[in-house]
Amino acid sequence: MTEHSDPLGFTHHDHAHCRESALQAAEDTCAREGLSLTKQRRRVLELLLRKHKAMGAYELLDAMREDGQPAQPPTVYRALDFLVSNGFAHKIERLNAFVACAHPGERHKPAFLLCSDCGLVAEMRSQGIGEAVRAAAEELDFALERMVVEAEGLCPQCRGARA
Amino acid sequence: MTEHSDPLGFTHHDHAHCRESALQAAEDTCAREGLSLTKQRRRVLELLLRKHKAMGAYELLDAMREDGQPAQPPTVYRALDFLVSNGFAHKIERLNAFVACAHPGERHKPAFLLCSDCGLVAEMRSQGIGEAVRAAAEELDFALERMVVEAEGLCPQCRGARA
DNA sequence: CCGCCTATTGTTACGTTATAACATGCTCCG
DNA sequence: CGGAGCATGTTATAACGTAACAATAGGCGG
Ligand SMILES: [Zn+2]
Ligand SMILES: [Zn+2]
Ligand SMILES: [Zn+2]
Ligand SMILES: [Zn+2]
Repeated sequence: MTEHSDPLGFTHHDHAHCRESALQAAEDTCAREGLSLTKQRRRVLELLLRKHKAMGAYELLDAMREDGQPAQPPTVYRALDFLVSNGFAHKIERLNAFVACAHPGERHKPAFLLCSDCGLVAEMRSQGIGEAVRAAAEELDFALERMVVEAEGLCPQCRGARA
Repeated sequence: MTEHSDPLGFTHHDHAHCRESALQAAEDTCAREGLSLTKQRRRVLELLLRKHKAMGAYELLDAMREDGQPAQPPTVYRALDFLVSNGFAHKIERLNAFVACAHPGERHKPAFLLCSDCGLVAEMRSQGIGEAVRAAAEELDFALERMVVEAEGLCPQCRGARA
């Protein structure tokens, strides 16, 4: 098992389990840290967990309307703020969209692979990338606080299927 | 001279020269490749070159209005498309804003350091980061096409000045 | 010089993403 | 009960980005 393994997104896996354990991890973390995974926050997280794809805020709003409980933009943005600040979801800057965290509970500086064909998002646990960024920052005496790493291209599936 | 040196942005330097040589590089590249650095494109590039900061499209529009030649959003977005596709400027996804390329002419996958205090942007020539991303992608059989690397934190100046 | 072609710019209108500001409700605890 | 603090509802608007079509400019063959 290498450092980049299990990116959860491009590979086949038991997604029902994936979803459940992510929700459970969120519950646990909230319990442990005195946070509240309220109805709206949980709802948004569940929507994000349906697929390993990024969803825009308005796409989430559409989904919420469709399941009979419409909401307004501030509601979903507030839920997203909560989820992102507590590490249950991440924003994909390149897409102005959000994805459920694939490694909830773990402390991590995430790096993503975005398939430009099918839209799948894989969240890597790449020590190597984090290290490289940290090293570069250090060399320039820059106090690193956050990093955005988003690689775009074709996932193995789509790469194979290209004409 | 290390691989990360000369990030041009946090360090003191002859910025007038910096600006002139970037413009010159753009002229040269355009001449060589049969592109036209038209008035609007050049104008936007000059505005971006004023500082090593990212400017939003509407900030550019304001600046264009202020110097007496107002423009509409499509004008500035078209100029930005040209500059970005030809490597004279880059989009900073995290900020929804644009910055002049600090290494025009060179082929590069840029990585940025963004100071969250003063707003300066440094464009690194980090082979290391690019390599790490490439390696991670390869390991997952992902066909890398483009990468976004944006590190946020405090530049040396602001880091020193913190209370 | 003329007419034509292409690239660029102008103009209007609109779509998408995100937030400000304030009202309301909810829950815990004294 | 009553207030404090957090979460949510509601309205309006800001900020970012693009579609579609009209007008213009500049090169080139005739
Ligand atoms: Zn899954
Ligand atoms: Zn994560
Ligand atoms: Zn400079
Ligand atoms: Zn550059």
